Amino acid sequence: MPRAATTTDVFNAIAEARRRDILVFLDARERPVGDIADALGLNQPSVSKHLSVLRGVGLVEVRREGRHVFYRTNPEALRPLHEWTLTFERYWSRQLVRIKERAERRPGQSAPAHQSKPHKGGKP
Amino acid sequence: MPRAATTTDVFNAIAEARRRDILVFLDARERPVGDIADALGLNQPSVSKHLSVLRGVGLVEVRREGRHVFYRTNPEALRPLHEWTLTFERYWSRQLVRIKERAERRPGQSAPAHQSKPHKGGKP
DNA sequence: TTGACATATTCCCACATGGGAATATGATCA
DNA sequence: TGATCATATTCCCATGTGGGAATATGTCAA
Repeated sequence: MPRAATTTDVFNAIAEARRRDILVFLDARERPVGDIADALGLNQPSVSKHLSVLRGVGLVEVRREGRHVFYRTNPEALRPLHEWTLTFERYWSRQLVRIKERAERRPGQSAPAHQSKPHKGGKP
Repeated sequence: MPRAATTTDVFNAIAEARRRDILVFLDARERPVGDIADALGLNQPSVSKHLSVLRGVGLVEVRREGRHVFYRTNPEALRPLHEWTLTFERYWSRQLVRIKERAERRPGQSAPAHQSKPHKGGKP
């Protein structure tokens, strides 16, 4: 059995670094294919193929407008990946909690990017 | 250029479902190879090969003891993956933040034990 | 030492891959 | 209509792949 197809699931789709780059670039703001190619230094067919894979697992959404095709990251599709990582988060979340608590005690300081998760407290 | 090697980085290593299964199984508690094979229904050479990949990217740690080799997940190696997902988390974290804030406002209540599996319900 | 056990490695192979290049499809404009 | 722009698809190919089977390495027990 060879390696699973890139369109099998989100895990396989994001294994490719260029596709991760595309997802970050398309984060929140939709862009036409040409812009992606320019911004990431790829040629157009490569971008189209990568987008095809990402679309296959729901990681991007498409909007057609005339001869342009706008793509945009669908962050919802990344949730399973995020939640899978949370399985292990408790091992390192203690630090984050500490950082967060310090930041909250001193508002005005640079806050952490975000902190939505309470940690589980460990079974060592 | 073919697909990047599985040992290129954590993203490629965890693309394989069996390897994710192994990481979950080895979470926190070390196990010999035979136990992994039994638990996941794989044959021993397959497990050894998967472990070799995981070791190649630092996702498991090894301890030898006689003829046994104990493996254990190294969750620290998953942090880059976790943090990459955080890039997009803001789109779905609003729910979690709201839950957390409510819990913090009522400290006598039972705090949420853990927030790893928020409900799946629709995005508004 | 020999034999049993635990793990790692090697060999084989069908197969999906990503890049390059060329081409096809589709939409707009003159 | 034809020409041009934007994107998608096809063809080719070197390469890493995961599984199975067989074998090698290493360790303990008698």
